[in-house]
Amino acid sequence: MKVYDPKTIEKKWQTIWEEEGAFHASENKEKPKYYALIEFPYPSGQGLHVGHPRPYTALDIVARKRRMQGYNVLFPIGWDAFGLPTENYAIKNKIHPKTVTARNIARFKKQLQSLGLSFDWSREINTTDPSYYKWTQWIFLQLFKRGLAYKKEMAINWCTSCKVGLANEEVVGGVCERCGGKVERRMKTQWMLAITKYADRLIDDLEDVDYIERVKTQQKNWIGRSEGAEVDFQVAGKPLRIYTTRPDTMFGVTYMVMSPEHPYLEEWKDRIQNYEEVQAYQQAALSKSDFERTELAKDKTGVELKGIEAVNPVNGAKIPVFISDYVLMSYGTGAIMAVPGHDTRDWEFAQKYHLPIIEVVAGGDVTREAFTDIEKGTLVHSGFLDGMQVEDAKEAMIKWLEEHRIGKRKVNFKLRDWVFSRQRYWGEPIPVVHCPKCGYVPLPEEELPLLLPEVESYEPGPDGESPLASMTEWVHTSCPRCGGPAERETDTMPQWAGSSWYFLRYMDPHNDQALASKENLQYWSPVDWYNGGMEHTTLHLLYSRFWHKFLYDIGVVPTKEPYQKRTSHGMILGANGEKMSKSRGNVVNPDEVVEQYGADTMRLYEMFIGDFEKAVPWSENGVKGCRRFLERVWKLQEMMTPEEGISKDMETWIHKTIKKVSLDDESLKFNTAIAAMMALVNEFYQKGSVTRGEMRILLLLLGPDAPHITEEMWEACGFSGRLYQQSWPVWDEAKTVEDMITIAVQINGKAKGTLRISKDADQAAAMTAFRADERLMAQIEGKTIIKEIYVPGRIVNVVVKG
RNA sequence: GCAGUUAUGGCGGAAUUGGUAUACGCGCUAGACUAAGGAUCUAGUGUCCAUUUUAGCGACUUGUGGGUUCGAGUCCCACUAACUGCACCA
Repeated sequence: MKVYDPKTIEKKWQTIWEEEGAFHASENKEKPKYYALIEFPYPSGQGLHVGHPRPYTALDIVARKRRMQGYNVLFPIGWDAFGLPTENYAIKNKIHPKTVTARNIARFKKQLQSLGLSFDWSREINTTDPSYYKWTQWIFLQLFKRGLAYKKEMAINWCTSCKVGLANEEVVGGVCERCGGKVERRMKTQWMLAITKYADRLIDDLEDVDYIERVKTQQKNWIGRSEGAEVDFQVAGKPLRIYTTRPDTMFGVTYMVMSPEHPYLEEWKDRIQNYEEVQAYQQAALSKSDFERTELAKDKTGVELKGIEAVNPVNGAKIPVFISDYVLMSYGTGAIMAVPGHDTRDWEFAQKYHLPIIEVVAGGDVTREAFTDIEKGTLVHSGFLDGMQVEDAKEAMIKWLEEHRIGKRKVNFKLRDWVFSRQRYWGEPIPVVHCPKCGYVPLPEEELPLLLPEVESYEPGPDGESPLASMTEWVHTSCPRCGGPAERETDTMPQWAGSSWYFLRYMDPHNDQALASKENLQYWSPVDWYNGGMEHTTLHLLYSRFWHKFLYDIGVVPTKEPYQKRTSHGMILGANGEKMSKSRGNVVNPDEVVEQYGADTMRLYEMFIGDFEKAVPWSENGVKGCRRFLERVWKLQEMMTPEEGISKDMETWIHKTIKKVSLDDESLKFNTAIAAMMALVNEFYQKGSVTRGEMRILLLLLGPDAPHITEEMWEACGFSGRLYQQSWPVWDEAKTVEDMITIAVQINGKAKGTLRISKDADQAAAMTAFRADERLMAQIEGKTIIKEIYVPGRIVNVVVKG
């Protein structure tokens, strides 16, 4: 027998699979389909790190198993290649981002291929390819035509020293990450997508999909649906509209708070006696992010609007009005009614500014803290609401408000519309022209793709406009509608755009008539299993579901939801338990692991490393252990005997293992599936032999995890065909349990021994066995049995007294 | 801060979902083979205690403190710590 030499074997089988087109999804639509999807990588300059292969290997195992189960499997790969890091690298090194991207992709591709992942490389896509982004632009036009893309004034982060707009990530501790300059919020007109129009459906349709629970919860909370009321308070002769989830507490309102950006402030500037102070506060608020502003721990600040007074519509009370930065213009109406007795932030604010706190829901002590429990509590000091429970009082108040035309029921969402513009070069150009006469005019579809022009410099312009703005020739164009002079949009799309629909393109990646053909969309939709990082649970997942629902509405795609099943993997950390990063110096390069131990060992370790859903540190010794296991599997060849069947004493072992591996691979428990195979191999070693029939099963089970070594052994053992073409083994449930089993015995709930009984024994039989056991009986001598508990196949518990 | 999640040996983790806690792997200890072992094989390995007249049907143990139950790592309540996301990173 040859020694196990992964380098030779892996190269050999990767070439054979490639030549045989082993993993190409078939265009034959007779077979049942299975679509397994991983999040396509961003081809960064650092190359692959060992975190990438974790989800890829997991779904590779699923894909390989599904092929063995008779499915036509689509398991594709591509590149999410637009983005900030590439652009910043290009600026710094004066290389075209296109060149950087091509180089990074080549490297990633080589690395991924060395792992033996069964991707269908014939369907590879790239979001920066004009034949791809043509359809990203096409989708944008459809959104625009249906009024879901619109322009709005939005605050952006502005570095006062670089004079460019910054991503939130580039703002560190309130200053520019690059130059340390002061960052402030500056208003800019931005393209927005009206995702909030889909908020209800994005929540409700989660009912129909199989996402792990924490992903569903996270999505719901992010969308943040709340039911309450909008109410108009009369302030300085105008109705000031607020949103509240607690209309029942309206009798407890002792002041109001407006966002510093509220448009009324400008209108009231002659009436506000301390307008200068207000302006100073507005300036200060500009330099803070929403995140800093709403932080609960921080000291509440605010300015009272002197000369302005509000009237509480329920009781006519005159109350002061403040501005404070904890009220955001982007949520609700930008103004709130403050009920310090029953809202924590309001309570703290009231304490600081010595504002009255009125208890309107009994049950707590509002002199000590806000009482916010809505489950228990009875309304007091609240006129017609007195004596009601919170939920009833809410309804009663809404009814009252609607009758008096002061307010109305209103559902609100935390979700905000999607800011879709970037003042950047390396993104899809937005296919819209601004005409002085016709306004924003979409480019005709036949002019797509609107190519990203070559520019001299990728630096954003001095006023924060996109680098494209300096391309005067490109910018000056004619209006598609009236033919007059017009200007192109110079902002580009965010990276999210290309990744919001990529899974559709895989279904028909070379189609130039449509984003994918109807037949292919019909056959492959939806994605059966999508695995990705928890960090994409709110944004990417929500954005792509939104686009998909929109495409469904306009008849492009056949399903309401893009992904039938969504799971999530944990991060792989450095050996020191910290996040892997270049600056921490704890990055492990998969190339070195493959070079030293082989791709199969790498794959096996990635799956065996720990709980798939949890973050886990990398361990070189763990890798060695996996290599050792593969060596042991390899050496089984030396003790193989010629019987094609399974020996009698191994029957239970084999069937138990088939069952364990089959089920565990479906529920992300790859680690225990591998543990079961290790235990089986240990058993072969204990026996000192393995039959051909047993070897066959082991290779089939291990195949998806370690495809190269098993394919090689399959051939070396003289089994016919290729391993990847075989059927997945099935287990016989009856053979997974021995006839005689060992169960635990407890006395008063404490483990005291075991019993050998038949697996079908009833309680009487179990107790007979118990009484026949002298050692156990000795322990209850002189005591009275007051209860006997028997859980078949599990345990006997005898409760004694005395 | 808000939202979500997690906590089990020296380490990664397992536990049929309320039924013998620590499977499997790493590490460690001893032995075998060997010129050698950082290769391989065999045995052992939660903590404490007892047993040297012998290896136990002994006590304790799943972040902390309570509770429910014949029985709790698992369920409930209160705490603590850590991780992820927070809308222009992807």
